Amino acid sequence: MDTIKTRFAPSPTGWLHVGGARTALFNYLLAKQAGGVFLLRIEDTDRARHDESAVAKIIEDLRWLGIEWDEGVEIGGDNGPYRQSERLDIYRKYTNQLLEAGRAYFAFETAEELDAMRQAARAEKRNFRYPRPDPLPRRNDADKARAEGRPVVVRFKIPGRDVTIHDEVFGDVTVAADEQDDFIIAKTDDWPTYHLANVVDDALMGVNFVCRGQEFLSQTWRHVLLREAFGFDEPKYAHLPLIMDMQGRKLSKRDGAVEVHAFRKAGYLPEVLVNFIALLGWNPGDDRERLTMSELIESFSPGRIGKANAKFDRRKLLAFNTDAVADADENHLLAGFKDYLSLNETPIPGDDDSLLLHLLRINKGFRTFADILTKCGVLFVTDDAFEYDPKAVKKVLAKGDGDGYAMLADLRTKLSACDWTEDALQSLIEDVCAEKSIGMGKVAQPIRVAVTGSTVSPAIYDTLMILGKEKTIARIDRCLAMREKA
RNA sequence: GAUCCCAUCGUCUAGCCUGGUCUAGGACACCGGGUUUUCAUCCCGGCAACACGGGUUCAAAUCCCGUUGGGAUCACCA
Repeated sequence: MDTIKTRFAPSPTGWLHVGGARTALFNYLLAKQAGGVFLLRIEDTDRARHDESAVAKIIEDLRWLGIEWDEGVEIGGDNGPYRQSERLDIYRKYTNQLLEAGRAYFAFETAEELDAMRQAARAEKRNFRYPRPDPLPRRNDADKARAEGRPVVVRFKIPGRDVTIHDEVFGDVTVAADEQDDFIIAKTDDWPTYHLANVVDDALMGVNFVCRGQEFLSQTWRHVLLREAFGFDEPKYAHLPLIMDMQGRKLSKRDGAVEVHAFRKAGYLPEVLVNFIALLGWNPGDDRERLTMSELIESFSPGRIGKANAKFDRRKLLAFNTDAVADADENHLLAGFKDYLSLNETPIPGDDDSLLLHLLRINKGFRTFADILTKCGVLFVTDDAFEYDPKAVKKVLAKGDGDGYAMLADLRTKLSACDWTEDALQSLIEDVCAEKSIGMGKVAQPIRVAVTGSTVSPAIYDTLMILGKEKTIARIDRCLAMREKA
């Protein structure tokens, strides 16, 4: 067989969805592991839902994930153009070919008429099939209809035979002839429908392995029939089980991020997302779970794609990210952290590499970059720009007879006399602990709450070193003053 | 509603094709314990599934049938 050629053909209507990302990934893997070609085509034939900015968004997120195409939009190739909106004349030519061969015909119903027919069928508990007219309307009928202001579409005349799809994942699936009907291939506006454009492009671009979501499986008969009518070769098909939410419903935005970009913005590493979505509906067949892109390429096999829908478990994704971050080298983390900061509003200066590296080090054990921001962001705002969490204040400072405040006042005196090196701070605090025979927590927590407003921050020495003496004292004073007011 | 597809721990899944090695394995989550100046991390231990009912067979998670449950499709959206 020829070298394998796969494609990802998104419709630009918004951000890249994790489901789309998985389809892209599997196509990429399929091509790469066999030394084949992976191409990217934009299917922008839906003018109503079209969003031009989505093209760039999809491309950007694909690249962020590390999925590179060998041919297609932006990089070109021998089979362009790679946007369907630029291939309209091609589709027209193929539609006409069908029309001339009597394999397609014109139809003139309005949406309302079609709707009424469907309603009627429903009322009679009958399945609706478009009633093919006899004789078939010809071009002059179409001209006449157009002159009368009626919509004109082109429908494919199905041959009326059962169609069996040979799917690499689901096996042979047969769609009976009486389940099919004469579907539309050219819309009122003369643009092609998905089925026509997709089939023509795949054939013309040499795509010989079609891997896409399972929602297309029960429609693939249209593609088989269209290909047959054109004399195109059959590609291999592999339909992927769907990705659902934890309730088993279609993955939707309401229960969290579903877009690749959202995970990027939330502080996840791209290779983690790739690893995780690769395991949705596929596995290497052994106990390995952590796989790099090259390991995925090496071990990928369509035969190991499962048939059951998968649920998208965000907690497992988080665990993957936590582990990956712990193993990643600093420069890689630095790049990821900067990307994260550039996408989010943050007081942390994103251009100070040594500071960023320092933050990465003192936050060891973080789960996503967002953890660093929530923990350290407050250290970079002005001293009066953060709120004191009432619960933290109560628990750490006000509890008892204001023991925490007393401790803080004492510490303020000592701290202001400290020469502010990590060693000095450490012995200062340890001395206080020893002197009063109390635990570290009793000393560190009041300071932490005073300088950050919360009970959560990096280790106390790290926190104080980043803040510096002046800001520390200023914040403690603000905290003490707040007590007086209360 | 019609058609098609699917079904192992709460979740991702291994095992199923080529029945016995499965008192069903791994990971996440959860629970319990430990480490830790907070959070997070980390360490140890534990809980937990073959949807149900019939067959076939010496033997079934594995093969067959049915039931139930879930999903997809039935657009001038892709």
